[in-house]
Order: sequence, then structure tokens, then C-alpha cells
Amino acid sequence: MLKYQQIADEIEQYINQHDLKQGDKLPVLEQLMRQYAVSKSTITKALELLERKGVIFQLRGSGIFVRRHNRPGYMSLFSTQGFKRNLGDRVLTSDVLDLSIMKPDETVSQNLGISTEADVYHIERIRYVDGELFCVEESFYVKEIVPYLNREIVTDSIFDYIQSALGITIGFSDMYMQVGRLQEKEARLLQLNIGDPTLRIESIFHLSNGTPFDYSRITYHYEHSQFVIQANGPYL
Amino acid sequence: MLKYQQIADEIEQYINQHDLKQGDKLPVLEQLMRQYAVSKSTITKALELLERKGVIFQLRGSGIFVRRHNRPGYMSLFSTQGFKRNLGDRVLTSDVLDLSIMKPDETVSQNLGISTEADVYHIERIRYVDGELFCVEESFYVKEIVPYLNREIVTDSIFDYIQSALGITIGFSDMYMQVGRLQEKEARLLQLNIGDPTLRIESIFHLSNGTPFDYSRITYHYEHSQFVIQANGPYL
DNA sequence: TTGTATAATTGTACCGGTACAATTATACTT
DNA sequence: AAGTATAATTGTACCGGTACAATTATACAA
Repeated sequence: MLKYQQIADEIEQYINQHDLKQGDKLPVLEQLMRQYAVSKSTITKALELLERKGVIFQLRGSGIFVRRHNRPGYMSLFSTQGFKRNLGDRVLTSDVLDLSIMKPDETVSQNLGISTEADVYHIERIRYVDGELFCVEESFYVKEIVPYLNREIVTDSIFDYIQSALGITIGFSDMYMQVGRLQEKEARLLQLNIGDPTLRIESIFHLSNGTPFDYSRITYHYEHSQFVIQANGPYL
Repeated sequence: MLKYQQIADEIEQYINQHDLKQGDKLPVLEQLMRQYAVSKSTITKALELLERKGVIFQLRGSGIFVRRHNRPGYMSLFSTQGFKRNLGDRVLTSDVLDLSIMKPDETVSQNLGISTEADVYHIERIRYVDGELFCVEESFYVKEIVPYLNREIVTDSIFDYIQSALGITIGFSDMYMQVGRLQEKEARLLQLNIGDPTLRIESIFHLSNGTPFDYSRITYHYEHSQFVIQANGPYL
């Protein structure tokens, strides 16, 4: 494991364990250097990670401070995208409605940048947070990249599997979101009514070399989904 | 202006002017070093900025590549938060419904971390993108930090003003979003019907020293608002 | 007490370097 | 043509350093 990641993790743990609050001051850079016995740039790198993650903010001439929003019940928008971690103490479970191999239609092949003749895994799941209906998700994985999936993997966490078992590293994702009304099938699955409000997010996940490998459409239960996004500058 | 910001801007311009597409390769690091006559770490910093912004991705052993999503009509979620730039060729205009000084209620004072006795500016605007109804926004600015606002400033861009004229630097923001149904007043302003779907985003903007100075609530017209978020790893 | 100049603190910009792992190109074999 | 070892390419991790601007603390004056 990389030094700066390790250090970032430890600092974050420290913050959580000591239940530090917004504005609380952390040890100064030089102190952290000594404490972890690494160079300045390594500490800087670790702190930068934490800053991006919304865990701290740094103020030159002053110090390093804890950043913490104060609204329980809001999930990070990014933590719900394919990852079962980072939901804090909440439990994410799934019902698998479908797991099959198929040929993609025009839209899917377009978004994944593959031919309509290539194989894709098709997965449909209902997801729950603490037992409450959270969203329905339909996703497509390029079979050439993710050659094998089974019900167990798909019930748990697909992303965990493809990273740990297949050694695939995920690079970045594009998420497209819009608000709309529920259609018949979605409404039935979410136990809501046709025409009810909903949030839809389409995501395209890319390997670190830029190849798309997963296209997914998530439809959220509007009453049980609220998200927080911690954004950073620079605001130019 | 900082070197690495300057370089980042120039590289981004280059990409746009030459209309490079996803996957196109940029000059290698060493070439960029020579080209801009700066050290490796400065180029690295510039590229890191662009990577965070979703403009490029880097692949070690291979090169630096252009990243570009291909859905016109989707606005970056962050560019619509207080900034009139970065909307591409789209035009953002506003109708100011109210601009007044008042005492904050409990909710507002809580979110801004001030007493209910402190003064705040209250602003209510309807916002249009290319003339189309986009959202209604109600925002509160701490008067002690932003001592003066007028109708002209508020019609244009508040953030531009407080940064350039007041020299205030914005640090970070927390955004809370959820989907719901329109209430009477919102529906009227957005020319929609009561109960129609909507996206609501509350934002708290902080100075770079962590002090909140702006709390705002935006209610979006669900038919004219679709957003893109370009996310980066690491996905652990 | 209140302001004000001065000094100490502290993170950031930028330089230059070494080592290395991941990728890609090349040469070689089968 | 297709695989395979080898070398060249290329970005990232990490080190250590100087200079500086923003903040905060200190000492002093009004």
C-alpha cells in the first residue's frame, strides 16, 4: 500500500475515533512529518487526498482543520455508486431480479463503445438501505472485461469482486442525472405509483486506461434518497 | 497567476481549440516540461488539476489522454452553483424577485452558524438558461462578510462580485440534494403544477477559512435540468 | 482597552532529483 | 501469423530543499 494512502487512512481514522468536529485543528505539517517519518511532500499528498474527500481543509499560515458536515441521513452520492463501503453504519442489501448474458441494444453498445455483437452481462437489482427500498438498478458489463459473474457476486458487491478477484482498477466515471416521473415497471418495483417523482442516474464506468466496462441506470425511490456532495474549489 | 494554473488553462484551451476527443493523446510529460520551461512537479500539478476537472486522464507507462463525455445538453452540476462561467455557450440570466436585509430564522442561522440577531441579505431569483425557466433560488448571505449588494450585482453574478470586488476567496461547499414535489409557490414561479417532480439542492458555501457565508436553496425545473458529474477514483 | 507595527508560525509553489511499476514497442522464436 | 522474452517509454511515488504569502501571536504605543 502506498505511504500517502496509508497515512491518509490513519488520519481519517484518528478523526473518527476522536470524534473531531468541524474546525478542530490537527497537528501541523512538520509535526505530521515527524510523526509518520516521511518527507513533506508525502504528507502533503496524503492531506490533499483527505481534502478532496471532504475530510479536512487546509489554511496556509494557520493550520489543518477538520471538515465535517452535520446532516445525518444524507449519503455521499459517490459512495452509492457501485460500492458497498462508505455508507457509514448503514447496510446495503440487494435482490437480484436478473443475471444473464445478452447482446446490447443500440443505446447500451453506444455507451459502452462496443459492437452490438459483443456479449454483455445484464443485471437487474433492487437495492435496500437498512431494509428500506432505495433504488432499482439495471447495469451492463462488458463480458470481454468482466468474463464471469454469478448470483453470489452480484448480490454482494460487483465492484469489490472485479477489483479484488480480477485485479481490475477503475479509473473514472461519468454520471448523468435527471429528474422525472416513474413509469409502470419502476413504480411496481419501488412500490410507488406511476407518475411519482424520481431521480435517474446513468453512469458509465471506465477502466483506468479509459475503456468503458459498465453502463448502469439507477432509478431512486424519491422518499428514501437524499445525497450530500462535498465540493472543493478552486472556484474561478 | 500561479504557473500551474496558467499551464492548466492553456492545455485546456489547446484541447478545445483543436477539438480533441476522448482518448486523444497529449504530448508526454517531458515534452510539456520543455514546452512550458518548468519543472516536472509544476506540470504534474497542472495535469492533476485537469484530471480533477475531468478534462484528461493519465496512464502511467502510456501517456496523457483527453477525457470528454459526449452528451450535449448536460450541465456540470458544479458550474450551476453560483457561477455564470463554465456553461459553455449557454446564457444564464436572472429575474430578481427580492433583495433585502433581514434577520435569519432558526434554520438559516443554524446553517450559517450565526445568531438570529445577525443581519443577512435575502435574495430570491428565477434563473433562465438560454431563456428557458431553469430554477428558483433563495439565498442568504452573511452581511458581516458580504456587506453590500445591489440589484445590478445580484442580477449578474454574486460570486463573481464577491470574489473580484471584495477579494473574498471561496473555499468549499456542502450540497444537500433530494427529490420531491413542487409546492404552490414554487409551482407558480416555475410555471408548473403543484405536486410536479423537482430536484432541490441546499448549499452551504464556506470561505477558505471555513466560515459559512452563503446558504442557498435551489428548486429546479425538472424538465429543463439535467446534470453531468465527472467523478474520479480512487475507488477503494 | 484598542489599535498597530513586528515577528513567528505555517501551508503552498516551485525546483531538481532517484527509483520504479505499468505500458508499449521491438526483436526473436516457433 | 502468433506468441514470448527483452528493451524503451512514460507517469507516479517519494525524497529533500528554498522562497514566500497568509495567518496568528507578540510587543508596543496611544
